[in-house]
Amino acid sequence: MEAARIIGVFAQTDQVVRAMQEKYHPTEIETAAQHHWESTGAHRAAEDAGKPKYYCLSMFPYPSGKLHMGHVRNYTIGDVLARYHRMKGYNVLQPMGWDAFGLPAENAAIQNSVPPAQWTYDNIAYMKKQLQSLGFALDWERELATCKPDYYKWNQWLFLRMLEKGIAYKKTQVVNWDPVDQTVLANEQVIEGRGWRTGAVVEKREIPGYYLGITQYADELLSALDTLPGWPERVKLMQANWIGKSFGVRFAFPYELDGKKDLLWVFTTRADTIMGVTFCAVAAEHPLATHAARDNAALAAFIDECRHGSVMEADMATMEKKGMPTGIFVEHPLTGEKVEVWVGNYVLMSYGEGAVMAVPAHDERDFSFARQYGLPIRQVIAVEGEDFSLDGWREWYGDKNRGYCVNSGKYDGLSYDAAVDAIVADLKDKDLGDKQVQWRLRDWGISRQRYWGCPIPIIHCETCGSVPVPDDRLPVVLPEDCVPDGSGNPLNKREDFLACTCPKCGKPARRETDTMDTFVDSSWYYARYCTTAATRAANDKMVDAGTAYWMPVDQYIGGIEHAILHLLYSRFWTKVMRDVGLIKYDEPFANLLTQGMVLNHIFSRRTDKGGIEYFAPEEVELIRDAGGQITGATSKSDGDAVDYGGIGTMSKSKRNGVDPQALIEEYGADTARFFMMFASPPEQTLEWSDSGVEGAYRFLRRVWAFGYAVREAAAAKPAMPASLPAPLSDVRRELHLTLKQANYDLGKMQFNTVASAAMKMRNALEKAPKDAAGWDAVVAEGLAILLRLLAPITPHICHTLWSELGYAGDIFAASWPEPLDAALAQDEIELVLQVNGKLRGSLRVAAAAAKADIETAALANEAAQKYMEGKPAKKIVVVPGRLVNIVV
RNA sequence: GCCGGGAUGGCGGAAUCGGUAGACGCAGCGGACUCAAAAUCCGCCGCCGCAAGGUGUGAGGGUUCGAGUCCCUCUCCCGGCACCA
Repeated sequence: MEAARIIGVFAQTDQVVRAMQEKYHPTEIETAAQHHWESTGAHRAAEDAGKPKYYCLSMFPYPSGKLHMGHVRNYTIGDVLARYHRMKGYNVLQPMGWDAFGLPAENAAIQNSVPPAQWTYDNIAYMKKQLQSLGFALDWERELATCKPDYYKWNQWLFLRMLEKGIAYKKTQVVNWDPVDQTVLANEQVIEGRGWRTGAVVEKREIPGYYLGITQYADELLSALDTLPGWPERVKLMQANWIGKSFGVRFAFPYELDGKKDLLWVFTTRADTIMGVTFCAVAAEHPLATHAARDNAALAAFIDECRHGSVMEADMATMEKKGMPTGIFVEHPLTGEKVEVWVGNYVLMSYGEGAVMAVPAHDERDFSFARQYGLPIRQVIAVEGEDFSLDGWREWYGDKNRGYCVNSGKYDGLSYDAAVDAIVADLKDKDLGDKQVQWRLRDWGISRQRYWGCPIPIIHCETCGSVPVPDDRLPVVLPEDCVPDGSGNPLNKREDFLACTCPKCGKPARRETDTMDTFVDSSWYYARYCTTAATRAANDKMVDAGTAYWMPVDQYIGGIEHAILHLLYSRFWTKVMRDVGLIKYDEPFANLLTQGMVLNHIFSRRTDKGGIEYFAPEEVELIRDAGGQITGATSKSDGDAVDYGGIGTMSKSKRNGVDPQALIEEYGADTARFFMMFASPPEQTLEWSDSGVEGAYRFLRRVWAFGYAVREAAAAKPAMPASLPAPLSDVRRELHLTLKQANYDLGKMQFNTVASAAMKMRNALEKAPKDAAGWDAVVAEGLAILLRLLAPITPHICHTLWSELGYAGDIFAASWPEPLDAALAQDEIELVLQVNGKLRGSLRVAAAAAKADIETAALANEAAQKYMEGKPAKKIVVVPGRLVNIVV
């Protein structure tokens, strides 16, 4: 192999620099560098108490078939951080694995009649090659796939611990059931009452399933967000909203129905307005609504309508508030007054009690509802200087921080807190209510009627019921040769899987065929990577001392789409593992970086039939005006106009994706990596640009060409002279100044400006006058800085140039470059000269010049005098090292 | 509707504490090399203006010697969501 020859030749003596290739051949040097890292075990991580540890983790991929640009971006960011920290002296762990269970494998199986396991393993093999070709510094010895029994055994094991602790439990709940796919759908997957994939009318079914009591940890999950300064604020806010803690009062309206006494429970955060209740509203699914609908056809029809309505909030905010009376009356708990119960489409069965008290005067929804149906509105809160009127809603009606009770009998004059306390005391006396904290978060249903997932370790026995599988019979292994055909879970047909004996009584029994939600798999993989080789081999522990050493993750990198579910479940799982005594840390991810998405241009055209036809960017020709602005596009195949649809996320359906494989093959991994880092800061969206990729490639070619051109000067290892001629010391100073800035930017993870700093350095080096004394020393030093700065971003070219140019050792073992004071120092500095805040010139002064001397020099300056127009200076502002501003 | 984040050249994006706005790159224009093209190299490149100069960071106002950066009001764009009682 060509590449091996270059490296082989190089390893010997100084003379071989002549054998260095003149041109940049990315494929050759990348293959060689990757072989070098592989054969030297460069990326293996081992526990080392002598160094600070740095655990750098990117969210593991689903093995969908091939990498997409989002993966490339994610893993490049992680790799830059990992390699940078390694050069900074950290003991770095960067592992990789596969989130290998899930629905796409089953769909592929249905289409191609291949078992999901085989499809998944094939994809893993291909994608692993792709990851390797990108040169990521990954410790592949720690690779894991969640579909392997040695991994999911511990899902099952911890699930059993949760059962013991009462965190996991079984319950029957109404779910959205897709009769075609034979599975449960999440609310998000039900669109206008139909399954998102099949279009079948979704049924409400009561089916049993296993739930994890994440609500038991709601308080800690919320309060511990404050212990995560390294997380983006918006992610913490999204989690806080999702957990949704609210303080209020739960109380009941007594009623009698069919001769039976009962209570209608409601939750409110405005107990102070309880005297203003004029009706109650219940959700369509509420038992009272069901009861009333029994002999009320119109109400039954209305309830049916409510059930089919959207559950998405965006629709609901604009939705018309509708309702219908049930004819049922309940009793006000404090006044004994009769209060009518309505069914309201704005009341949610899933929150609180599925019923609300309605205070139209002080709740905006109740207000509009009451006005629409002519229900009474009773003001019970007043604000000084404001008039209450029924003409329309005003902001202050619902503001609990202003005002006091009126028309409320004994509570009159009380403010919010006092009124709530007094009212709760009275409710408590009657045993009809108390203060309560209400959470939006609900327990995590993990049962899926799916084949390709982790089996739930339960055995159903006719005499003993649901019996947990004993620890010593774990893992419950999923057969890997099933081929789903779309007619439900194939496990139900697998007698060899189903048949078992009851662990309690020994009689023949049946295995549970539901599998776990794949979010379970991804809730703790980061802890498993950390285990020692011994534990991985014996598989006798879930986590071990390696976990204690590496965890928590120092930097986690992934998409914002996981801001809530994956990150919340992982935090929950961590706390359970801690409470089971497996680990000591409270939070899994110390720092979180949510990378932006990769976007590209979208081109489309209306078809004759009225549909939309998308064009890949390479299929169109852009039309630009004289200034270079894009004004339109035409199809390359038929020459007709194509609509330019702006930019959007890369997606298959819009045909605007770019295949990383083609990119790597054409330009090499370093170009792909450099472009990804340079085009925008990691948290922002990244716009794809073919010419931007060209630019990245051009830059790397120039770096190589420069290295080639100065190979002899660099190899001679010249000493830096005590003093340099001005043009050279300027170049050297610029290099060190740029380095100083780049180091600062690295600390902020602002890699785009680090990449531009590398470009600036090369530009500066190119400008250095070759005939000046000390040129070789400046170039040799500068190149050593440039290569190390660039190495985390483009490791292959930097590794190769570093050794080809004869720098000592391996570049990734070299120390991180730091700017030298001697190089930064200068005798004279240039100050900006302003008159009245406007730029009027510049001023050269001695670096050590005193303020008074600077002022004198500024006043004597020709440009300054011109713009002062003979007026005396009122004031002179001197900003040391920066500017002088003369105010006249 | 609510919450969060934004708005800087033709484009992606720089500008650490309020101190030369537009770094770096892309696109564009001009030139060198070439039979030619590509590649490469050199130069120009916010807007108005021949120039001097003026003007300019979504809009309007304010604070300041000085504002992209701080304060107030507004517009638009993106992301998230729960009619949450």
